[in-house]
Amino acid sequence: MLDVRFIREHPEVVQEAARKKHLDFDVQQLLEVDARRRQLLARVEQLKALRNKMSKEIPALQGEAREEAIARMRQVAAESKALEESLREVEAQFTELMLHVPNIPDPDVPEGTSDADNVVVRTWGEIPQFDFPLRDHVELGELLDIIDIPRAVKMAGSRTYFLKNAGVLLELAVLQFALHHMVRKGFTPLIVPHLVRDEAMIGTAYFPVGKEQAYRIPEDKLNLIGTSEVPITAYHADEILREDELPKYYVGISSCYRREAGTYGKDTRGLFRIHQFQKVEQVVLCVNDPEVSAREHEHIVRNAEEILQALRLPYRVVLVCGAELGLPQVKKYDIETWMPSRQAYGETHSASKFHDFQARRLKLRYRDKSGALRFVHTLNNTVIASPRILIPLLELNQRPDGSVAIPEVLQPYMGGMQEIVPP
RNA sequence: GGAGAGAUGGCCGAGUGGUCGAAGGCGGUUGAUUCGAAAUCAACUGUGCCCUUGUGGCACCGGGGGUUCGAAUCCCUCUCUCUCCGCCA
Repeated sequence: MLDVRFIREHPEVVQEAARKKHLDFDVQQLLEVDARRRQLLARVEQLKALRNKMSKEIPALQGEAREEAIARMRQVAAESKALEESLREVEAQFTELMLHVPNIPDPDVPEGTSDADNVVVRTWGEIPQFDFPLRDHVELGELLDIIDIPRAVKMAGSRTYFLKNAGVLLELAVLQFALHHMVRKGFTPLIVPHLVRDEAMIGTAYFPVGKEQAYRIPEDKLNLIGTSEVPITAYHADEILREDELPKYYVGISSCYRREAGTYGKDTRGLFRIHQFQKVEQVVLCVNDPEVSAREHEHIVRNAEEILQALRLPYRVVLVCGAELGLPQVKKYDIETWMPSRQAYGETHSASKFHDFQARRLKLRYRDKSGALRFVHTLNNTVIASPRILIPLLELNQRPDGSVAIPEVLQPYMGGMQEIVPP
């Protein structure tokens, strides 16, 4: 959410943001509704002022004068009730439109219409050459008996999977390694609710745009989270923090649930795009200062790079173009890890900067040194998401016989296991 | 699932129809006192919105609706929290 005063003063900036993000949004429509809303509000408030004034005078009146005043106020009350009715309707329209206003992208966000327009910022690691025919992670998973997709599909439909045997240990190891890394860096670990109310989804801007991506439990009006970003960012909603508490660094772990609506036929093979996965996520709340928040953005990207480097997985960092930015983001870096079976880098991490867009929706504020209330800035990035990360992990560490070497840093989390071999 | 209790400012907590944006306390800020601190004393201390920006107006006591000239206060409804019982990881 943006400050409506900012929108009124800079409508062209907001319209330009919608253009750059290739979102369909009409600022003029919002401004018209806003104008109507304010007009009605002024009239309603005038009548209320009159009512309040008379209410104070009536107790002092007596006899006929009193009866007269009460009769007049009865009329005023009826009139103001009708006006309030119209105001309510306009307010509802206004709120709905406000939830669709896009955040303003940074000037250095590249123009573009697809991920082909993302700009590579840096690349790390050599793409290894293999002198034997490679198996992809699905073949390896089957051969090693660590991934079972057909049986999952039998009971749960497409985009589901079982992990099995060392596959389970490997996933838990990579998650634990990532979590420990972040805790060592001073991040506060959280295990979060996987089911949240609409307010948390709206507050983090996953609703109303994107609602079709979430699984919903209608009986309880709860939603399955698509990322622990939602409960972590909403953790301090409606609170007033002290400036000296900031920045707050959180690392959460959760399963993530995504309907993947509208992706039929896309990435259908293997563990790339699935309905449920596990993710360690980092979230930062910092002061309302674009420079600080830009610094934190680089910080959380570096944190994720450290993980990939420790796992010795080649990757590149890309600056995401306008059309690939969502409604709420100011700027986003994706980290893409090399996946031999795709013969391409595949997205494994996504680092977003929001300024106060989420904080406004969540009423997540702090009192600054001068005593004023300000909205925090929020940021988040993946630390590691599994099983997607198992794709490069398995494919890049395979040997001609189909066995897979386990990266050194993960071995302590797997009881010292050094390789996964076919049964 | 059954029964009951409750929801008031940053926090605790009073308030059962008009003088209540709301007592009191805690916390916070400033000042006095002190070598300094503690303690004590004094003053100040909510948020959001609107406009013709003024010693202006409106709203907010969980959400919504109603009664009334007037509602934190009365009525209806929803949500949430807590306690007990049942079931259960």
